[in-house]
Parts: sequence; C-alpha cells; structure tokens
Amino acid sequence: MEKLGVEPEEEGGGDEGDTEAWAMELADVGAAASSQGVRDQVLPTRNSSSRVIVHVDLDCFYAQVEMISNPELKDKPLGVQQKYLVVTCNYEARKLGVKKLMNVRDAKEKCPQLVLVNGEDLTRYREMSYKVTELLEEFSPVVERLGFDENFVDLTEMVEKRLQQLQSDELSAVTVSGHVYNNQCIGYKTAKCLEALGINSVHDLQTFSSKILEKELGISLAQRIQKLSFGEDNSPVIPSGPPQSFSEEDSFKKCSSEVEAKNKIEELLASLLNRVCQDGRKPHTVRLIIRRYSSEKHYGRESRQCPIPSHVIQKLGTGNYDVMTPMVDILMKLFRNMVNVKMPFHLTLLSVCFCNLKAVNTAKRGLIDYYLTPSLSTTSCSGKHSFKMKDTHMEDFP
DNA sequence: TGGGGTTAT
DNA sequence: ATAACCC
Repeated sequence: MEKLGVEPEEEGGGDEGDTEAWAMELADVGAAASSQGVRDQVLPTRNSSSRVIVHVDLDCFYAQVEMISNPELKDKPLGVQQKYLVVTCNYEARKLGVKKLMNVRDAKEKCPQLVLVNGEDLTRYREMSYKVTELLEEFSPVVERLGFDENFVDLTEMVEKRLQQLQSDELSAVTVSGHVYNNQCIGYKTAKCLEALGINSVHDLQTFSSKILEKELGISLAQRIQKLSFGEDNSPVIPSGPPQSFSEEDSFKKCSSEVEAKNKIEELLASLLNRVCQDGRKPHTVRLIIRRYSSEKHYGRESRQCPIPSHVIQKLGTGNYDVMTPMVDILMKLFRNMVNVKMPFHLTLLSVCFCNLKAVNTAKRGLIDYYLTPSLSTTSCSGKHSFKMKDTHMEDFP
C-alpha cells in the first residue's frame, strides 16, 4: 500500500555494467521487503491491492554525470553551476561545506578548491536520466519518473514471482534493506496554509479535524495530505512514458528589446527543434513563457500559447525545410501579445515549450498526410521514424 | 535561486 | 492561461 523507499544504493548512471548489476538487486530488495519485517508495515494484509514499490532516488545526479564524462573530476570537490548558482555537487564538495542551490560566491568562499562545471545545458543529463528509466523499465514497465533523478518502480509482479520460487529456508535467510517511505514535507503554499491553521507538525496534521481541513484546502488535497501524515500513500505508480512536453529556457539579468528577445528565442527554438526531431512525435502547440523584472513575485511567469499550423507541423522533423522562420514568426506574435514593445520592458527569463505531442506514425493523420503531402514519404530525419504508407492497408485504421 | 517537468483548475 | 506541485 505504501511506497517503499530504498536509500540510494549506488549513484546510478555509472558504466552500464555497474548500473545493471545494481538494478538487478532491486527485485531482491523488493522480495526481501515483502517477505520480512517490512511486510507488516508495508503490506498490512495480503489483500489484492498490496503493492511493492521501490523508490530509486539518485543523489547529486548532474555531478555524477559530469564525473562519468570526465573521470579526472572524480576525486575533486565538484559543483554544477547554472548561472550564479551551484545547483548540485558531489560528496567531496559536500564534505567541505557546499550545499545544493548555494550561491557560487558562498560556495567558493566555503571551498576555494571547488571545481565548477557549467550545467545549464541539460542534454546529457536528460539522456542519462532516460537511460536509467529505461533500465528500470526492463524489470517492470510500470516506472514513474519524478524530475530527472527519481523513479518509482512497481515491482509487485516480479516480487510475487520470486517469492514463489524461493524455498522456505531460503526465504527466512533473506534480509531487508529498505524502509517504509513516509517522510513528506508538503509544498510551499500548502505549508503556509497549514501554518495559518496552527498545524506545524505531522502529529498536528494527524489529529486535526478532517472536516475543517477539507473546508480550508478542498476535499482532494485535505484527504491526501492527511493520509500522507499517517505514512499512507496508496497512489498508484503511473508509468510516465515519453515526455508530454519539451521546453528550453534561459534566464538572464536583462532583456529589454525585441531584437534581443528574438535572438534568444531563436536559440531556444533551434535546440528544441533538434529534440523534437529526435523524438519523432510532433507537437501541435507552442508556448512562450516570460518572467518580468520587478514584480518580485516568487512565481511571476506569464505565457501565451497557440496551435501550430498544420503546414508547419509537417515540416517539423524533416530537417530540410526552413521551419525556423514560420516558428519564429509565431513566437514573436505571442511575444508581442504579452509584451507591449512600444513601452519599456525588462525581462529576466524566456522559455519556449512544445506540447500537445502526437504520434505521426499512427491513426488517420498519417493517411491524410500521405495523400495531401506526398513529400512526407521522403522524410529523412532519423530513419527509424520514417514509415512507408505504401504498405499500409485500410484495416490498420479504425 | 536554475532549468527543467507534471497535473489541476 | 495560470497556478500549484515535484526535482
């Protein structure tokens, strides 16, 4: 019922061999957990909804990726820098007092020997992240991603198979290395709400009136967090599958002209188009996001989105036609819709997002596209996504 | 505070 | 379109 947390056994990534060996142990950990003491806590009854869920949390993931790319960094205190922040660091650096999300100034002061690598381009981290997820998916397809460095794996089926294979004497020799996952720290806004209600601890939350909490927070959130306060989290593991959106963003001190904005947008767009091309699916919506200076609001982002015209969608991923020009035009329209360029403005962030992704390879769209735009059958992106409509029969379409 | 992601409203 | 949440 509850999610079972396993402390980081290994930092993941690694070379393939290590990672695989480590992953192989996951099923054993799960089997151990359900056969031994933890069972009484995790699986109070062997009812049909009991699940064995392993939480794989990779620590200082970006730093690990950097150390794998450049082994010379392995024995040095290493920080990964984005703008003027050290977003994460390895254990060497931690020992010397560097913390996550620490200012570069403070970090250097604490640890003058700190080696910094720039981690603003997430490409390699993203690729590694999906490698880890794909590895876990070999054990069970039910893997839910949380950020780039956490995965929840539902191992119920696998554990049940293993338990059936074990003899009873082997079963009693198995030991447990997991623990019940019940620590939680509830989001910023909700925390503020709870504070206002005089709820400051897990115990406060456990004993607080359900009715009042439901009135304050809404029934959905109230019931969920109160169950969480008892360590109960029966939410299913939802397989993440391929991403639902692609975005690239850049923050900066100041952007105050349309030309400047256009240049930044073009950069973001170029990277995004590469990613979309590799993915093989096609986005049907674009969004432009900005953050304005001042307002000092913690969450002051604004966005405008629109459908991508179908003739532009068709050019996406073909790599040969100029899709930049029409896309930039669209994005600049969205830009001017948000920002009055005749008035002074000051932006500190621009982001472009592709979402509403649809497979091209399937369903009726493919058939329609084929007859309407014969050029599509000669696309050349990665090859593996090309398809031959000539072999397609009507039975393939509902 | 970065550069991402998700779901709910 | 925004707001909240996660890392």
